[in-house]
Amino acid sequence: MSTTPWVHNFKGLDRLPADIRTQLETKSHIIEVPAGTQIFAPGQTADSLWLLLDGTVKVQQKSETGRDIFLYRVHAGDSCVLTTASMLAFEDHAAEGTAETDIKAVAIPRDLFDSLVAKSPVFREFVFTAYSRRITDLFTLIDDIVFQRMDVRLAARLLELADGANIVRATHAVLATELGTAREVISRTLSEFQRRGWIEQSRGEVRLVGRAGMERLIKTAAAPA
Amino acid sequence: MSTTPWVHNFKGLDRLPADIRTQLETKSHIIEVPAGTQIFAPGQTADSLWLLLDGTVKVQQKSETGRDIFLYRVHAGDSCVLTTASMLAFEDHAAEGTAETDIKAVAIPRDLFDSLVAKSPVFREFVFTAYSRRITDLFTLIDDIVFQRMDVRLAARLLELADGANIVRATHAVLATELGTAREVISRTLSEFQRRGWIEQSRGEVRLVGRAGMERLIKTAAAPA
DNA sequence: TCTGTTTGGTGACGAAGTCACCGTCGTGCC
DNA sequence: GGCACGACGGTGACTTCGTCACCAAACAGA
Repeated sequence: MSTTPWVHNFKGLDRLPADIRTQLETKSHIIEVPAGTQIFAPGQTADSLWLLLDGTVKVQQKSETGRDIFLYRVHAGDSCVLTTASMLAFEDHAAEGTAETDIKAVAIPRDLFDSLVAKSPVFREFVFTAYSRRITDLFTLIDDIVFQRMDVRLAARLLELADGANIVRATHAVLATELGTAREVISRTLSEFQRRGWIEQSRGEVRLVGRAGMERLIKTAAAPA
Repeated sequence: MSTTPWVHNFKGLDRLPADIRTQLETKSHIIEVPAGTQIFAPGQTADSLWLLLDGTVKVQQKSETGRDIFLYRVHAGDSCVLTTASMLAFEDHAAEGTAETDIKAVAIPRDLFDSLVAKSPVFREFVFTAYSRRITDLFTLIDDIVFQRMDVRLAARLLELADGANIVRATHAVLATELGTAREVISRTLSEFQRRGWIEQSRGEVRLVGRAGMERLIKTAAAPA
């Protein structure tokens, strides 16, 4: 790890001038947290910006109605820009972030973050790009929720979540909050997928055995012309 | 207008130190555009950040399916941060912004924006606050879309859109894209509101004559406990 | 005045969310 | 081992919402 500097894991940051980069590397520190850890939560103020080296973080909105809804997933190579908001204590967001897997990340302390934004145009660009990508991601999420059929969205999500062996380890309830729908809808849709021979199910997991069919479903929905 | 400096219209900016403030006031310029103007659109790159002095801007997502969906509204006193993304040509967003009314705004050119972000912590905070507010707004929008009933959302939107005389000037079709639903649903729901004596309708406008009832509907939906 | 467009209304249907309830599987405890 | 409880998944009935295919009235321009 120490042999290849982590800066190269982040598109944009490798263009930092040497002095800034040294500063970033010396004044930030690498942290590791186990799966399941709350990274941030409503009401908490963060003290550093995280850049994910390894693992994934799931960001969900805690609804007033008690139900959760999935917003986005932070992957290795992404930064957790939402924390900059709470970092600077501007507003309290209603979102919470949880480590889905064991996590390795770079933590940039608040004052270092601020000084880098001030000093480095490249770092500025990095931060703003991250912000606007989040926003445009949310735009397409909204688009999806409003216009896309459930079966298409579920098929797409299954393909995303599948591991190397084409297995998705998630309960129907989890898939439901991922897509902002009800568990029953997931159950019914998965039954239909199974009937079509696209998947096999067992408790807590879905095995994809007919990706082609699901991909076809998605494609036809995307290009109705 | 020139007597009261516009800086005071923006929460946060009045805390700028005198020199920065002078720079901001001299190097930016006031622009006015008529209602209906496209402020930004997919594929276009903006060259300045707008701070709204007067009027409203409606930001919509152009969906691939050809349909539009309302995202948010920029009011006087808000900044149009989304343009910073396209300003720096980071990504092309699929959103478009239209002037709903005649608009007066402060345009901060790209290089001034960049230098202010570098120099002034107060300006930085202003920008980041604006960004994170947009993001949290989108969070609550998603929450609304997923969990809130149409009639509640429509009632709330009507109350927001009503002018001083309690009149909403909008066609059913416009209200439909505002809420990301179909015109038929709006028509039916409005009929129901009319039946309950909450509104009166005529071509292109809705008169609110029973705000109390609508407010009650919203309140019961918000606090089911 | 005639005509094309915009706006709004309706019924039928399908997709999705809600509610109530049940069976099954797994885990841990006695 | 047997039991109890909780997590997980399945199902039917019903409501709400989105879609489709129309139609009628209001309006604007020629």
